[in-house]
Amino acid sequence: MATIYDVAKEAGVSKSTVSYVLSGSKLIQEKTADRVRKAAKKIGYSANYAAKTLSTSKTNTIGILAPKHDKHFFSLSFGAYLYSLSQYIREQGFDTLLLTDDDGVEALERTANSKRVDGIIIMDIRDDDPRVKAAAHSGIPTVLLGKPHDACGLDVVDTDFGQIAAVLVDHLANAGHRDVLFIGWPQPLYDSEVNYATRFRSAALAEAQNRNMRLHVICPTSDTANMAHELHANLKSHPESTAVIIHNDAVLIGSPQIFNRLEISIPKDLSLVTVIPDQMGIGMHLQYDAVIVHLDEVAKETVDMLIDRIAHPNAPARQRLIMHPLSLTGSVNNIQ
Amino acid sequence: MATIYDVAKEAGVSKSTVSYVLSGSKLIQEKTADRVRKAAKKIGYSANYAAKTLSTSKTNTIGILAPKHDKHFFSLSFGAYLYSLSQYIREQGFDTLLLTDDDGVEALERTANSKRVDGIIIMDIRDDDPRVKAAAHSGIPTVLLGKPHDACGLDVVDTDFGQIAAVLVDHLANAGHRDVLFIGWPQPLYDSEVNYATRFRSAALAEAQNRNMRLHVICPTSDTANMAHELHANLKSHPESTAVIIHNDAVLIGSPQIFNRLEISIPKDLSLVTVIPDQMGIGMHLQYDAVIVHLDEVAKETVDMLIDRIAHPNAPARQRLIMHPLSLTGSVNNIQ
DNA sequence: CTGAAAGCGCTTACAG
DNA sequence: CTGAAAGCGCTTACAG
Repeated sequence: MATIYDVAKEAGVSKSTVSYVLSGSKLIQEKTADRVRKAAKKIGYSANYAAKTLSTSKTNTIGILAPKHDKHFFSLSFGAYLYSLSQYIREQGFDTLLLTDDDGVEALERTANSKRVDGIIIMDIRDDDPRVKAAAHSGIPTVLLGKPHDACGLDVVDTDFGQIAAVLVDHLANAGHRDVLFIGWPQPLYDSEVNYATRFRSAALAEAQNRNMRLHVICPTSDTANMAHELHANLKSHPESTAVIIHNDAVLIGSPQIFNRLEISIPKDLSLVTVIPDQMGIGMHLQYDAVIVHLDEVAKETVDMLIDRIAHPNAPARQRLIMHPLSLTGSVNNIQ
Repeated sequence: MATIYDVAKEAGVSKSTVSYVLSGSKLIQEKTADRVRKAAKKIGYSANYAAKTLSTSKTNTIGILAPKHDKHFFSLSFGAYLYSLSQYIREQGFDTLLLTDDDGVEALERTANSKRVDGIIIMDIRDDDPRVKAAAHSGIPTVLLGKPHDACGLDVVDTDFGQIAAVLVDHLANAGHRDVLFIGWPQPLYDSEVNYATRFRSAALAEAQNRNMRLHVICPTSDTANMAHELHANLKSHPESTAVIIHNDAVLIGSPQIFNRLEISIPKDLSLVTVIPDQMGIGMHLQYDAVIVHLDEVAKETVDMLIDRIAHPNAPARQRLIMHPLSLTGSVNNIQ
């Protein structure tokens, strides 16, 4: 409602002076500045966002392109990722525009062309993701949260799921495990080439081969009631298995009960390693040897890199894969 | 990059004509209009958001004020709610500004005063929520997603958790159950007066009294590994209980395994009713008698009401509590 | 140290 | 049926 002109009138100065005082872009005599600040507060003035943006061509807004969710798979950690990102974006003085359009490419172009945001974060990158090309082509500063086959010259940040998989496999190998069950995501997630899933699985398989281990891969259905049966069946068909790697949040949450039910004691009967975002893990109090993904760190790296890219559009592209610590709580038995 | 002026030059008309054609706010001769559209497409023109907003004072953006999440309780359904809201907001031609600031009041005032959004949705309303007063005072069109003690004349939309609780209690009462365990949220959630928690619990207690039932309320810790023990202990201390009501997403997800472990068969040994958002329930394939919260419907009602409020700032305030159907899958045993 | 004025890129009465 | 011009509310070189 109140404009800069109202403040100027109230303080008995010009619009320019008000602008200079409030933005601090020019030093104004303290006496005058004080009058202006008091007037602004009295009127409850706050700069009109559109006017400021038009005049500076800085939107102070970052767009987050969310993954498309289908009815049959809803990521439990989506909210946690989004929340961390948005929190840190705000800390850096930006706002978050949440883009959930079915057609990510359309959303991206619309947003970029209308100068709606200063930069964009694309979540849940797939191996071959059309949004990557669209972003590169639009020229908008972009950070990919995930590592596609071809980044098209864009910046990449992600948890290093490949290395995590290797670390978990090594951890088991070092403890003497030779036959390991791998409980992954439902098959459709691999089919869609969501990159954290495929990368983790191939690295686990590769490292298992290196270490001369047998990895028995299971892609469970998303049917909670059947998880115990499935696991039971798989343990039965691989009775030689002494350990299990879980890369699936939903299974993980239900896992303590699954094992209880099957009267499997961790780690006495079965060793277990996993990976989980900290926010979920803390809430669940899970007591497993696990790589804990620090969401705040992922968010910070992602946003920092984007802000840097906004400031330096022509700097060389960077790629940052974040490793998180393996935290040991005793769910792996040494069987050597 | 390209402005309306570039399009005008390309099409050989004036800026006004371009604007009229593209917005459709005035009929322009088809021959001319066609030339303009072709020119716009050729140049890849898309109206500058800030300029359009400044000139129309319509932001076409809706702000969502997210609940503050602490480290110890992360709502599993937060992402699902947000996603549904954002999807429907987009369908209505708006974009979503996600506000996750620690100080909701500050975020609200900043956003409202700078004319950053056309309206605001406030999530996870508490019984006595300072954001409600702040929103009412700022005058920005607002819909509360949740029902505070005093709505301060603002619109309210929510799932009718009170009625749901009553329906679930009645369902058990009609089947002859007299002693029922109530598994709610961790105590801190009730302490913070988050309104869906308190409303559900008091309604359940009230209806139980009506129906002459005994309701044994349990607030579990958030420790997954202990859930089975806790439940076991509570069943032991209330051996007369023949049914259980679960109002806690995390417990619900793990529940099939908990019961398996305790060798409790549903509904033979214990009847069970619950309430769950559809997106989570579908993913989990939970087979319980439950009130399924249709997130899309909640999102639609919320956003429709807000858009209506934006169009009619002075219309009388409305309050809409949404009932969802009880879906029966046979988890309640008739013991009469 | 402060102010008058141009400009950001749109929309929309108004005039022709 | 189309165009010239004012205006939205800021910022910022430029002048005094």
